Amino acid sequence: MGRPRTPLLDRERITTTALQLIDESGDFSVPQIARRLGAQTGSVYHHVDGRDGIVELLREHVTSGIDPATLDLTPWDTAVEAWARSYRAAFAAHPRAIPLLMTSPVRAPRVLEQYERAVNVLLAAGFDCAGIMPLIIALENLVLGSALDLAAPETMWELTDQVPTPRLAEALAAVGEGRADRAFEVGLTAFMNHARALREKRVDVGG
Amino acid sequence: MGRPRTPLLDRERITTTALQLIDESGDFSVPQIARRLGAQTGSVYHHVDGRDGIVELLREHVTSGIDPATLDLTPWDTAVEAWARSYRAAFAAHPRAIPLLMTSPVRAPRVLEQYERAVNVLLAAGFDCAGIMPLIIALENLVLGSALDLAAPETMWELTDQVPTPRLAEALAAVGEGRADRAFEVGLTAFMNHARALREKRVDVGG
DNA sequence: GCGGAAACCGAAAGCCTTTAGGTTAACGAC
DNA sequence: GTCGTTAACCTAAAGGCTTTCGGTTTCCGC
Repeated sequence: MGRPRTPLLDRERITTTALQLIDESGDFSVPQIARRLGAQTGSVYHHVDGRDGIVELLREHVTSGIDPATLDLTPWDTAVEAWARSYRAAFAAHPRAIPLLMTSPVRAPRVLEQYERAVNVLLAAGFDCAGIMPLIIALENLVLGSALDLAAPETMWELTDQVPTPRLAEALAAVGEGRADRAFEVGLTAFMNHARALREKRVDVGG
Repeated sequence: MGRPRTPLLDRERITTTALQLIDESGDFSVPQIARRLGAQTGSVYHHVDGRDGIVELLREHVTSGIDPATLDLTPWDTAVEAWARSYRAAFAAHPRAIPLLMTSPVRAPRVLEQYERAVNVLLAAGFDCAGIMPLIIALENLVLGSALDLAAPETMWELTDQVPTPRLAEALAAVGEGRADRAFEVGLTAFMNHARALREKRVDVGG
């Protein structure tokens, strides 16, 4: 007891262990983390701002996988599309963490900066200021909705025999493996086409 | 003690009370429900299959708000669009319940039937069997992603002064109130345009 | 060398979910 | 009508979780 010669805990080990637990079981708890790291439950609270603080660390860890360089690409639509893919891929790296990260706002500075840059990309592309947020939020909805689909791929469409759904079963069988990925591609293509059309209309009229 | 002359609990009262608690505080617990209904915690378990069972009741309650008649509309794109709006509106009626309902699959027979009918609508419209599920899942992603945005409208874009995001702030100010609704409209329009384009291409080639 | 800060332990309060056995009311069978 | 069975509720308890608090030991700057 007392202070150990070599530290048992730190923010990084806590984050990593939480992510391990989530990848294995879909959830985590402070006592579980402490057990894995050979410490007592209360000790974790010396490094982290409670359970919510750990979730915040997880959010930062996961969102750090979004590649900011995508927004430097040209032209603007290439940038936005690449950003959306990178955004989704970052969440897809830890699908079972998604439910924990979805409900609270994106406060991580790194992510907020990227939203700022996304706004700038769209402004430079000639979009109307008032129309930009609906676009970005729609894109975010697309990314997060698709990410959610990734969280429980196998059970999400568990058909029971008690309800006859022959056509649905056929359609499901016909699409096969990459359901979630293909749905994301459909949504993203739809979004990009619409965005391009909106911009051209505006350029025709206004510029 | 013993059995009361008039019952204190039943599935409907439990569901309603849980929804009340969620609307007020964003969450519920079995003891909270029991207190509101004047019963003991354990008694609730005689009517309901644990906490998860209550969530399942909530899911059924909320999804029962989806109007099945929308899928009878003609032409096919009117039906799909109206269905998507009704789908989202059902969730929007209890925004704070959305995080609880998002993570587990849709097993309610009533909803599964509607998916079956949606597949039939798209088949009748001439869509390729293998291409239908990506479309439907993309639409579902759109609806659920938008619903999630509805769960915490005010805090979802809480800008802190510690990160300078002037353009983002402007864009947010420019869009004003109905952020979430307008983003959904953008996404839905994009999806419907894309779906129509896909169908026409196929009809040109194949029919 | 020494004093304060850092890192951990032990213990506890208060919440939650779930189960188990006891007690009374309703209801159908005889 | 009475008698068993079932239904609805209560009390109690186990075990988990989050969070806080005080105590103990080690580290580090001065």
